[in-house]
Amino acid sequence: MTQRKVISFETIRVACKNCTLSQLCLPMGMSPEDVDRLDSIVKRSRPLHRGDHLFRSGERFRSLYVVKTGSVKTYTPSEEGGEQVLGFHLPGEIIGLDAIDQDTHACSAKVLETSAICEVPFQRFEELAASIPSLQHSMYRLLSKEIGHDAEMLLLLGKKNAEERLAAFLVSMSQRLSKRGLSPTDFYLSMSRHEIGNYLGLAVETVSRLFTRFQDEGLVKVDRKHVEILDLPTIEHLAGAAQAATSRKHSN
Amino acid sequence: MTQRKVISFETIRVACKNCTLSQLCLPMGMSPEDVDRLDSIVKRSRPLHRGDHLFRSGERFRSLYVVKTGSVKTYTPSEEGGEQVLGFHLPGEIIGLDAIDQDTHACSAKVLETSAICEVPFQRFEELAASIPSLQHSMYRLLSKEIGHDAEMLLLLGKKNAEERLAAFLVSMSQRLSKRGLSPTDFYLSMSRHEIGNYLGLAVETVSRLFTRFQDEGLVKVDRKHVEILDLPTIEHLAGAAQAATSRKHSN
DNA sequence: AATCGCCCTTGATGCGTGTCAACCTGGGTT
DNA sequence: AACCCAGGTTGACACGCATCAAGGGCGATT
Repeated sequence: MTQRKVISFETIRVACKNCTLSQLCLPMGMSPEDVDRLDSIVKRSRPLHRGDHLFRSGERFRSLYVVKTGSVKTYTPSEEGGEQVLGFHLPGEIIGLDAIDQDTHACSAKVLETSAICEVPFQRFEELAASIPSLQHSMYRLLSKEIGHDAEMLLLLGKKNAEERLAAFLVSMSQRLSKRGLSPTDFYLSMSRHEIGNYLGLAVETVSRLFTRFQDEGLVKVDRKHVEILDLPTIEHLAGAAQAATSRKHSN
Repeated sequence: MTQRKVISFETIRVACKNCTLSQLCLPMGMSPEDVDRLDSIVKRSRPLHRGDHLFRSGERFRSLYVVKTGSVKTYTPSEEGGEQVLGFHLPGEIIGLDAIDQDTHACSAKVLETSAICEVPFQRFEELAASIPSLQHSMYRLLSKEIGHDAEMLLLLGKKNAEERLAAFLVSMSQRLSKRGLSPTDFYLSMSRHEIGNYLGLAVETVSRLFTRFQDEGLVKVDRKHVEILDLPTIEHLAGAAQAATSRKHSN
């Protein structure tokens, strides 16, 4: 059983137009009337708790999900408990885009901490997008952005070493959190070391050692899930050094 | 200079409706009239040759490209000649989807062999898609499929060993070629060992050794770029074994 | 037909990181 | 307060694959 903290807020009814994430989320650059139309199809459920699933691999695809608060991980489960973590999703990020093609979820989505999630029924959304050019364009851009992000991960997994991977992970967290108005240098990781390692293609032990090393080198201060970034420029340099390092290894 | 074989076919004017790839390409499930409308915005240039670029990283995004015949590789160039190969694209596959978001190409696309390419100006395409629901849906599916494919690659690069990667590569080529009506067990690789290695996150030498080993084990017959697959089931098994193998390594 | 150069192959060696094992720590339970 | 246990850390070791180095073969050019 997970800790059901007594969070006494009821079903959260923040409309898209009042949502602080509207610049990150679907309604980018839409007129107020169109935002209302979008708002009318979005479902908002009670907050979900650690371990709850938005959907599971194999289920029929019906809706996209947008993280409003909290965090979610997506992963492809394989037989007997093994899994491949595909990503961690922060507020404003959209989940389920990969399921449109097959009309079936190929991955599962599990909530990492108490989170508020918007559900967007895809069929109604698609109809709406057809009549709102800017929404349609937003959707294309979102899908495209996801592809671009995946390409970065391909590079990370294909060419970067362990140190570069963890540095890139920290930089990514920092950037995404700061876009959401949170501190870029002081944050809590809602996922376990194991999940980080799985995501980055590293063993847990390697992740742990790297956190220790980064701390010894004065780059970060780590206390369990609490991370303070002390020297972001150096970490960014470590993360980006891959281009130079790899171009030597894998040059033509 | 590349070998400009005297291929004496002029500008190829095969309309979408006559194209053998229409089941793989954009016009999936569209009415004949709508296919004509799509056809009217598609540009078809003279065949391109090995080494030609469809676009380069940093250029303004204007069009999507569809491979009609031949093959194309996409890659992110880094300073001084190094590169990360993102993918190899066969007939019916669409290139440039990652550029929609930023409105700028983040990767370059280079033709691997004499190829015919359709160019689809994106702005006009987007307008058209807004008025043809099935085309819009096709586009969502295509973008979504790309995301799903990238997720597979993430798993490959994150969790599979060298043998599993090359096996997966061969299986992928086999499947994609057979969908296009070509032999699933006998084909030519238009890319170099170096490019395969770069794509799979392996050194050239490792790729070479694996080809030799697969041949010694009777799984394939390799002669330079010509590959004959002798034991597809075993190769598929090697490629898929990752789920079982990795779930042990990276289990929760 | 001889030469050049690129791509590929093959062998020897070393490093990075996975694996195995033990221990530590903090949070939750009884 | 003592216990338990999952998650995390640390150390020792092994192995897969990158790296370095050398040689071979085919295609292109002359």
